[in-house]
Amino acid sequence: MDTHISMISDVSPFRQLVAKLRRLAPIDEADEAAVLALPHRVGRARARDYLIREGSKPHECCALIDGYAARSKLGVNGGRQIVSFHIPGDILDIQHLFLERADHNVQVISDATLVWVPMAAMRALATQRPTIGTAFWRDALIDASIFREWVLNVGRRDAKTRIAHMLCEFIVRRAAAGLGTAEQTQLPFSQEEIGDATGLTSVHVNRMLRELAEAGLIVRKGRSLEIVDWDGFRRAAGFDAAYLHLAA
Amino acid sequence: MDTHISMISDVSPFRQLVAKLRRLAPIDEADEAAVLALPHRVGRARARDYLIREGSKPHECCALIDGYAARSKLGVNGGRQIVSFHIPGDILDIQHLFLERADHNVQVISDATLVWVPMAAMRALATQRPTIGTAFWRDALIDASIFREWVLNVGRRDAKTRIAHMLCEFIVRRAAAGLGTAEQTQLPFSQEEIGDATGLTSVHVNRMLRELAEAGLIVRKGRSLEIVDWDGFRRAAGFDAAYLHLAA
DNA sequence: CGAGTTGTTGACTCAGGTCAAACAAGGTGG
DNA sequence: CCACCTTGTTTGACCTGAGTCAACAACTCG
Repeated sequence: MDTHISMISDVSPFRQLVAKLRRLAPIDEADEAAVLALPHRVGRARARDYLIREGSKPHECCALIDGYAARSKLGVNGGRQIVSFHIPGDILDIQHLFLERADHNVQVISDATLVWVPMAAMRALATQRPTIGTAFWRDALIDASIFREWVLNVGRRDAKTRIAHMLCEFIVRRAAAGLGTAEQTQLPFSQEEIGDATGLTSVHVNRMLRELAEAGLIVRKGRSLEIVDWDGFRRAAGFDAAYLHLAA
Repeated sequence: MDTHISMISDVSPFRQLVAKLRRLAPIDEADEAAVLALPHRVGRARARDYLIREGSKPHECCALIDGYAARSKLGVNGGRQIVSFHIPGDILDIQHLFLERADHNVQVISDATLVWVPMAAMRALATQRPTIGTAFWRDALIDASIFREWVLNVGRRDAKTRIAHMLCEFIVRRAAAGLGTAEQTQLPFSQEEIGDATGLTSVHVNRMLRELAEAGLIVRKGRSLEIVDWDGFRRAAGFDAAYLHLAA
């Protein structure tokens, strides 16, 4: 993983993060200035690189600028369970502001760009700028809500619905971050990753995706996926976005 | 659900809560005094009563004094998925300090006693007493860690391991709260509830419990369960408590 | 006592896992 | 430019863990 000190540029590495915080709480210009003034470095990672490993003690906090990431845990038999996906603007380890040791892995699932900020600076920001503290709180609580929905997804829905639900969530979150509508979005997941996120095997994921394609809901183009019938897809998933708490 | 204003008594309704906060952060006497001074009412609930309903907008925050509670969500087919269990001292809806609308239900699973505190007072406590704020943060983040573990549990472990893991977690959390060791603990779950928490049917839970009993790990006495071989049980569950972040 | 819960067991079914083999598409180094 | 490797997709045949259905037993409490 290549890392270098960021140069002065016309686009701040905190642009996506500020946009996200603004969606979570009414941050003002002083808040924004405080974020932009954070000490930091910009790093790059290649698909499959680990950003945080279970059991380590992170002393920097990272946020995604570009690309996608996933949190995962390993089962006894070596099976990986992905517990969430992340998009640009997401803070990937807000939990280490208050917990010492990582209880799961964070990996990028595509080539990605990240900002790293010393944990202490991030913690100071949260306390000295109460509105930012509130945004952090809301972010962490929404993450928890998403985990709860995943327990339901994996525990109670059948394979096809489960896959569709997970994809719906990803698309809606991307759209809420202004990163493209359902029909425009190319989903960046391998079938293996979809399986690891839904508790299914990649073989079965493949079969279910074929059925979804045969039903005219999605189109598979080589390695990537597109939704062609968003309403139908959403209905097939039984998706209700309330748990994402998008309205502030 | 019967509710009344608490009388002056020798035991504060906040005793368990203060003990829990103390395990999460180094709260001092002024912090404790601030908790004890919170406006509140004490309420009672009977097994299966709802404390919070999905979609509602709670304006009071509640903590368990005595008894057990569970968070749950409903699937399309009417199936219930329990996403966590709670023990005395737990705050049941810290998320509504910062999120308006409930995204899941909270139910007691036994007769229980609770303290209700106005949300605004709780929020003020978190900001005016930074150490308590930190305790709240750690509590919320540990909850999230538990949800992640549950995604793994439901997604990747087989039925017997899954049940054992869920029970291990409950026992370890109880023990950490000083509520009894593994061998002393009578587990308060119906097989239906164990099934709802693990994504299994109560019929299959019954079969797995029989196997665990035949293996000499547990004993079933009428409707309740006891662990007789904690080490063996823990091994059968592949349980590692790291994700509970018990060491402060 | 009677009614609603829970627990127990057996017979049968099926969604999803397992195993195995081909195939496709980049990427890389000679 | 080709040979080769890696990573991902696809399909088929077969198997099994967990669900479903149904009946009954045991317990609790109003």
